[in-house]
Amino acid sequence: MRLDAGQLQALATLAEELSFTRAARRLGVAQPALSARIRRMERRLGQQLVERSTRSVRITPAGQDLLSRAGPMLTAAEPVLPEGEPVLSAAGPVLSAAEPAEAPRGG
Amino acid sequence: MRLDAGQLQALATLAEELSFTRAARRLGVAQPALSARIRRMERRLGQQLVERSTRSVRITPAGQDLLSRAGPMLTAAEPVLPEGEPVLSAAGPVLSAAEPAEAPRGG
DNA sequence: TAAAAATACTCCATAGGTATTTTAT
DNA sequence: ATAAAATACCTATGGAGTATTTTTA
Repeated sequence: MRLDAGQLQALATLAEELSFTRAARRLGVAQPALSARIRRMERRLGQQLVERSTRSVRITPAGQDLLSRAGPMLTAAEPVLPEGEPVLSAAGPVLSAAEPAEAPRGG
Repeated sequence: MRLDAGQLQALATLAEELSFTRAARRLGVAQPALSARIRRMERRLGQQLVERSTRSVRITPAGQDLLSRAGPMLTAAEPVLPEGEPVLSAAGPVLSAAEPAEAPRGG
């Protein structure tokens, strides 16, 4: 797909926490999953979004720029989801519409 | 992922065209690809979003409801993408940030 | 019968998990 | 040594393609 709100949300959360471990926990995914997401996003954009060492995480200017453009979208995304659901999370129903039935999920 | 702007865009385009063939053409994907997208979205939501026969396509109330909530998000998504790029399209760079390098894509 | 959606494959990327390794303090 | 990110490996799903079949006006 072209535009993935979940990826932007991942970057936004990482920017808030400045820690892959904490951001992953907050997003409800494992740390390597978040690492991989960010790496894929960087590869697809051909740009580094985050500078990391094992002891520090910093959002690059390109990352900041992307986040500033993405912010309004993430805000607007919220009413599309069930009450209180985060844009990105590992399990649970996807999107929202009246009564979602079973929600199969990736493993 | 949880929320896919591309899927919402697919539904929105289908709602405008009321034809999988035309909507797919407009989105730059093959007709079966669009069909599959919509089907997956319906399966994940556990709700029918579109009533189709080979001769007519109609968006269900659940589909309309979803679209009405998704509209603002799709509008807000536009500044995240390169100038004039649709939210969903088969090829080309993903997201946007300064100078995307090579853009590998699904096949 | 003709046009449109669905189906049936195939291929590759995304995405998540656990276990482990590397790295920097 | 320890804490944090990266890597390696696995599996499942998403998403696109072409070719074909089903459906119905």
